Amino acid sequence: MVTIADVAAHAGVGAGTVSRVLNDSPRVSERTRRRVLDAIELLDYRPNPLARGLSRGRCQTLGVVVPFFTHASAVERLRGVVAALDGSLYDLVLFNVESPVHRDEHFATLTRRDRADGLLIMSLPPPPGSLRRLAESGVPVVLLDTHGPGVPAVVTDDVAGGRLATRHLVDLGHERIAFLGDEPSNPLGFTSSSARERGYHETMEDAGLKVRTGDVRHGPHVRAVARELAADLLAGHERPTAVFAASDTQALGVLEAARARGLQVPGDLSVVGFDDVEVSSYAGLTTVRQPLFESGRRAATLLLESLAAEEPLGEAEHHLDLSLVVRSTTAPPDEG
Amino acid sequence: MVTIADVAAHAGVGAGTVSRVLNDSPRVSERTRRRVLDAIELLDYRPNPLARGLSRGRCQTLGVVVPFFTHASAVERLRGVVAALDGSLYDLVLFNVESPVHRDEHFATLTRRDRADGLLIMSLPPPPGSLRRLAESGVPVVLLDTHGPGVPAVVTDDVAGGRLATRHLVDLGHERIAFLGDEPSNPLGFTSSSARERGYHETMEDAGLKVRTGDVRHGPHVRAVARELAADLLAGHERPTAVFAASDTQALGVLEAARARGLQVPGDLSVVGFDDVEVSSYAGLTTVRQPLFESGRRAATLLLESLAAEEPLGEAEHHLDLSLVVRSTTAPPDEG
DNA sequence: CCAGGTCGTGGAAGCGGTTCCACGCCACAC
DNA sequence: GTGTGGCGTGGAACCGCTTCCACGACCTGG
Repeated sequence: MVTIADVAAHAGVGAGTVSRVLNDSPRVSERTRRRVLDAIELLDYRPNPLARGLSRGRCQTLGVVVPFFTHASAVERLRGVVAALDGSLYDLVLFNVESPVHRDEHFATLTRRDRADGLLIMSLPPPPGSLRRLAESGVPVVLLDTHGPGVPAVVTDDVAGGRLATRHLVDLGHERIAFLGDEPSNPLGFTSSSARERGYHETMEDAGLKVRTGDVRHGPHVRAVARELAADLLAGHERPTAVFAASDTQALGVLEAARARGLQVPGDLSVVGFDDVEVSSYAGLTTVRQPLFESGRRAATLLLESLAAEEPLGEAEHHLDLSLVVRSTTAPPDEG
Repeated sequence: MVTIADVAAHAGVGAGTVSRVLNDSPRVSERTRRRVLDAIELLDYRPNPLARGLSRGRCQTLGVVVPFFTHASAVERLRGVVAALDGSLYDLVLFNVESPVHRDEHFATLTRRDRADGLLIMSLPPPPGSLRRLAESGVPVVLLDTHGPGVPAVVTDDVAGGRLATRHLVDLGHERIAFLGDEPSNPLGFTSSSARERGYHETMEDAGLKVRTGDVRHGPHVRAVARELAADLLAGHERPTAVFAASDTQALGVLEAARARGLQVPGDLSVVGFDDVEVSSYAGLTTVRQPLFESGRRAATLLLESLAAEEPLGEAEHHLDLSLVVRSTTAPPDEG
């Protein structure tokens, strides 16, 4: 393993000079710089990132905390993050979170500068204590699809999105519109679904429509669960003519349940999802599109900027736009 | 930032002793161990991973090189890797590869022990030079869904899978069966598609069926491209009664094209895919299932074992089983 | 009772960089 | 000619940990 001392010896200079060349210090003569660069080339020398990190007090690494398994949308966001980091000098370290224990373990070690130079936390409301420790140790943090006090966040307005979806169904003439989403209180504290549900309730009220008991269903964020919930919802003669699902994953479950019951979509039942994950265009699902990839890229870019400027970001919220994508799972309700 | 010296001072011992406690050395008396552990707890001390890594010559990090954007199946595999690494002491660093330049950049730095303790390379045939350098620097490598000389690999038999899919169509009574897959020579050198195509040709020959000119189509691994190729394939009156697509992504493109032409699936056209990604069950796609998640887990486990044993793995190939999953996109051809 | 182990421990050296400090050199001004 | 200052450079100290070596205390056997 060739070290900086080898390069120095070959170039006939001191180790400090090699280091200065490596770090683009102006205090090196052109002649010496050339000699050093030649030696580096000749020996195919590459600085040891560990040593460099130890001595500079940072590690050229960005931590991404993500509920990788839990939500289909996380992958799309992660893609955006990866794209933004590409070409930067930072490595991406992935921390998967599936449970509160998981989360706390990771945050316990991540709240120090020697573990990651910056942190991107996705969808997961970070525990206040961790946020405080992060602030103390000066690790810049960007939240993505979640909020926290004193920390910049890239978010969409889920309440508005819920309104958008519900409004669409109301405008089509639906009066009995059901909602299907996550448990309002879930172990990791995801809040998107509840916010979307709030938008649903607001719009229903504005439209003077009643939300019937039993027309709001909750369950874990899994397609099969959504299918079961929807199967139950759609059983019986008196059933809703439309369903707003809090995510595309769940909307697909609703579609499956409808198919299993022999209901025509959108003839007998309209379905709106949320997220516009890749499958949705294939399934022809009407949905609220949020720029998942772009949100990841945006958040990562913010983090890189903060790192480059060497100053913490403000508390600013960066809002991304939502839009309704009408495909073939929504239509006016059948007469009668 | 509390260091090992602080702990040592608090416990009234030397730094070396603290280190021995940290690393579970048996050469510490129970009494001292307790004192040190108490001090660690009191100060909430955590060793600096950079310093530790520098001094021990490893970094507790596993590199995963993955064409993250290119193939839908990569995500499922990555999930398996993440699952296997969970609870291990290794961090996962993600290296996305989309182009040969990308790949070579990453391999240039990754072929050293100070960057990652082990490497998992997915789907991507590694350049021989990189493999050699990795062997020289003693970084254990496991290949996943790809091959390389002298390196262990977790693979499936794509040729057999191609046969399985084609056989299914032949058994149903199809005689004019088309194939749609990746370009045989593509920038990153993916070979799965070609292998599956070989299985297709073998089976067609065994069955005494002719592969007509124009019934084999190639294009980049993107759903929209597959749709265009299929649209062309299915145009005209004389068209195949079945298509074997080299991946589910491409099979979905075929389904879209069929739908656009008003063809009934499986009435007018049977379609078989490959991979069994998550969408496929939703789409009711008949496909060759390969255990994507499990393959990732298996490969990561192998790597961890090799690291634990501190000896290189053999060249062994670990085969995972394929199985045909018959759903609703295949049926006997219509009479006439 | 002493030589020879073993055990537990402190402390120094080393991992491979960065950075600070000191120094020699030269140009320039007086 | 001598002081002054900046430039380019070498080298030491340091980052925080591991590990090796040396050493004292204690135990054991002859």
